[in-house]
Order: sequence, then C-alpha cells, then structure tokens
Amino acid sequence: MQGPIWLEGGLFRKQGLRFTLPRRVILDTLCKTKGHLSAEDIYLRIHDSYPQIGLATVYRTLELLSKMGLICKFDFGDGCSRYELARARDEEHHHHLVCIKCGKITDYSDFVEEETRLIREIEKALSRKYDFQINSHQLHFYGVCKDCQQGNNSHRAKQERR
Amino acid sequence: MQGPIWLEGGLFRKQGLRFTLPRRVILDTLCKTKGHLSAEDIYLRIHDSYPQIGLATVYRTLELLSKMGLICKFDFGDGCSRYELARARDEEHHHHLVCIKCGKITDYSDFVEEETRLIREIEKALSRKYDFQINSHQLHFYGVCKDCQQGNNSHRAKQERR
DNA sequence: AATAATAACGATAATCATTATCAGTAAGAG
DNA sequence: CTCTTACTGATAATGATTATCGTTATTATT
Repeated sequence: MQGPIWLEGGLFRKQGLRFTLPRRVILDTLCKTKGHLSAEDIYLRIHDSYPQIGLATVYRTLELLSKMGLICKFDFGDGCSRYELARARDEEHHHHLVCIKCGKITDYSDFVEEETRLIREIEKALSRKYDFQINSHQLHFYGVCKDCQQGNNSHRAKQERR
Repeated sequence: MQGPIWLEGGLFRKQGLRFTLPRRVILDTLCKTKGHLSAEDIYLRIHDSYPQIGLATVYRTLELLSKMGLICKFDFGDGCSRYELARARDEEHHHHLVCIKCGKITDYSDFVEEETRLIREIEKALSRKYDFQINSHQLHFYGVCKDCQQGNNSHRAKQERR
C-alpha cells in the first residue's frame, strides 16, 4: 500500500483534502493494474480486501483524482469511462489500440517519440491559431485484434454493448 | 433532401435494407450541419419538419449508419455520443479540439498531412507488430477555449456534466 | 392483384453508468 | 472536549441508450 508520488498524502493535505483509506486503496489498485479499469472493475477488485467500500465512493474518488491530475479518464466507446494512473512526464508515454469486437485494449509505445514531437508541434500551432489552451490529448486506434480476426472472440463479457 | 453518396439509396438496397424517410432525413441533417451532433440534437432539429419521428428511431438509425460506415461516432467525454458524416477518403480530414469547460468542439485541418503520414506509418507498424487490423483512429485535444479563458463560459447549456 | 414475409416504425418500458442526496462518522482546529 | 467540515456508504434519482411490442409499409411470392 505505497505509491510513488502521493506518498504520505502531502498532495491532498496541501489542498485541505484528506488522504483516506478509500483514496489510498483506489490509487493503489490503479497503480498495480496499470490502467483500463472501469469504476466497477475497481470497485470489484477492492471489494475482496475492503468489502465496506461503496460504489459511489469509487466514482467520487475517481472524479477527484482525475481533477487532481493523478489519474486519466478515457472513453473507448464501450459504454463506460476507464481510468489509469497518470504517468510522470519522464515516464514512458503510451497510446491505445481498441478492439471493436471484444473491447480489448492494447497499449503501445512504439513511435511515441515521433508522435510526441509532432503532437507538440501541433499543440503549439493550434494554441496560437485558435487561442486554445491545450492540456492533454488522446489518440486511439480502433480495429480488430488478433484473436477476434480468427473468430475467437471470448474476451470481455461486456462485449456487445453500444 | 439529397446527398452525394447515398443518393437513390443503392447502398441500402444492396444489403436488403430500405432507404426510408427517417434515414434520409437523419443523413440529411448530418450533411447540413457538419457534425458534433448528439442523438438528441438530431432528434430536436428534425422535429420541426418531421414531428412524428421517434427518438428510438434516431438512435437505431445512427447505430445502423455508423455500422454501414456512412457516419462516425465520437465520444468527447461530455456524457453522450456525437455523430458526423464520414468524409470520403479524398475529402478534407479533420480532428478535434474539445473545450473541457464549455464543451465546444473546434475542427481543425492544420497539420493533417503530416499527421496523416505519421498515422499511416504507425498503423502499418502496429498492424504488423500486434497483428491488429486497424480500421480507424481518433485524435482529440482537450483544453480551454478562447472564450472560457476569459471567464466567459456561456456556451452549451449542458456544461457541467461529467 | 392478393397474400405472405419481413424491414422499419413510434411509443414506451427497461437497463445501466453515473450523480445527487442525506444522515452518520471521523479527522483536525481551537 | 467540542465544533467544523471532509468524507463515507446507502440509496434514490438522473439521463443516455437499448429492448420490447404491436403496427405499418415495402418487397417477394403466389
């Protein structure tokens, strides 16, 4: 139950917030699993070791952590938001391949250097041209994963929604 | 009430589907407004000239058109899906700037050539490496638009959801 | 043309993710 | 020790989307 950045909860106290058990546990869960978890995924994982936690608290906490910039919220179009730990600037950045059949999400870090360079340029130019203060971006590729190409689509239960 | 590609509804009949009035009207609406419309936006716009149409039909039709590849479904994180006409390969491609305060979406076409070139490369490489058949991609930039930077955030009514 | 088969419709109920409410608990300030 | 307020969990409410169902309209078949 330890994390790198938020350790000791200084980040919270600084803002008059408290670094409570639910918050610690949720951050910890995201830290261990490296992303793509929905609120309910997180709720269920935590439930084993901490059955009293409420789903509302999970949602509330995710919202808070997201606003604090500790986690990122993604929408891959499968009907719910998914969250992952925000990586520090120097850590390895990655983007996502989303299978439109089984919903599986594959991280990739290939090309990120070129990507990042181009995206930085774009951000700079767009900021100027449209007077738009850019905070973040998301790049998702959609397609059919290896397994689903062979008709073997037995991944996520929640396949056919939306 | 005419569109370029789907005219005469050959695309529909080819698949045993019918090119009905609701479908024509919905495509037409998307054609006229160039995108970013939610299902309800579309429903309301159509309602003036075609009050009998049902919201369920709008959703059903959008789903169908999306699967046919005539329109694209986007999720900008504001709590509902948004749709726009799929542009032909040779038409001008664009991406989106999303204001996290007022929800305004700005299209841009700057840099698309470089972008497209890089994205094609990435697609090719990822397809090979991960055995992933890539169909489409989405690139969104999130930030604060001109108006909202000045505290003047009087855009969409549906501002503060999510 | 008459009929059968089926695509599509509109209304409405159901579902599901998310948010709001509310009463109770616990941490920190004085 | 008490007061204030952040936080919690349970539960109700909301809102977007989907499923259901009886009806209508189109195409195929006779």
